[in-house]
Amino acid sequence: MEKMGEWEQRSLVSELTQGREVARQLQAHLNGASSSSYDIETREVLVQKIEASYEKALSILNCNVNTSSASAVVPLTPVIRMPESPNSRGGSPPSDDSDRSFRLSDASKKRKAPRWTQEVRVTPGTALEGPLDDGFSWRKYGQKDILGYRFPRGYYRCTHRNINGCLATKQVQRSDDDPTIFDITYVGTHTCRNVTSHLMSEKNQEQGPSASSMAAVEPQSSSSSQDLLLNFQKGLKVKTQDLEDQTYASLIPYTSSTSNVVFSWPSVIDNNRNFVSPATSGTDFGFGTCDDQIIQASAAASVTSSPTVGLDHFHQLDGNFTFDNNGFFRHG
DNA sequence: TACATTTGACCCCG
DNA sequence: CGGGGTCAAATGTA
Repeated sequence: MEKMGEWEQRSLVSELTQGREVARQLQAHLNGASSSSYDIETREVLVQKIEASYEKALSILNCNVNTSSASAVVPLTPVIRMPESPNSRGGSPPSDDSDRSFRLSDASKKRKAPRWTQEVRVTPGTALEGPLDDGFSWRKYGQKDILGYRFPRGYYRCTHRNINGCLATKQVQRSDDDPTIFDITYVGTHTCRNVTSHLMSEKNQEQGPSASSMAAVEPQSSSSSQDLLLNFQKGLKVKTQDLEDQTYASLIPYTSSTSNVVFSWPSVIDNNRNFVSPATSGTDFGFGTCDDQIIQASAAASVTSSPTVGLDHFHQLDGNFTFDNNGFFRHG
């Protein structure tokens, strides 16, 4: 935890330093006092950079606040939409029958399951629930109206729960503000990965095993991966909370190494909501074994009749996803 | 028939 | 006691 504190602090300092540096550049520009449109443009860019740095810094701090536990936070991103509150029980392990009895007998058990929230935006008009296909098979086991939300929250668990003892669950909450956005909170890690991969490979043989989880679903090849990537980049929001273990940083693709590419500012995202993208959220990245992190990401998701998507980039990311490998899971 | 979803009830926690 | 999360019977679907 302390390590993470360091990490967090460094990131914060880094952002602030960067912001300061850009501010200086801006000042230099202003001192130059030229008024060509070119310079104005440059200034705007600099201002945006500064804002971005502030945003990041704030998001880091926000994360910190949210995670009262003082664990670390990966600073990657401007936080746009916080999961309102993943939930009060945060952490109680997804349970099934056995789990339940266990809980009854030992309520003190506080094992926290990894949690991360992903925001998925679907194109307007598409009624499909974002989470549709993220490479895993989910079975809905409940739905509940949540106070403060117009739309009910859906509860899903891994279909293979009984077979492999997979405790992964997810909650899907449609956003009030923007019905095209779904907040998907993943809880717990998939231990059924083998099964999943198997299934995936069946569906998608072209995809390498490692890519299966990301690309999931549709066998069709993507059209313009570049555009899609772009869209994805613009639409992707990732946020981590409660990062307790530094290891996590390496586990999450969206950490510093990729953040530059993947993350974007809220304004950008908002301005680009018509992104169409892959058929599925296809981002089941987070099989972390850490105890309590939340990664929030938002990806443009689409469900057009067409292709699937530019998951090529996911593949690319996949390469970075160390956790996408079994080794990752076995980490614990 | 087997599996998935729906939905009201139940349990736990704050 | 209320809210969130889960269970499990009833129901739906292929």
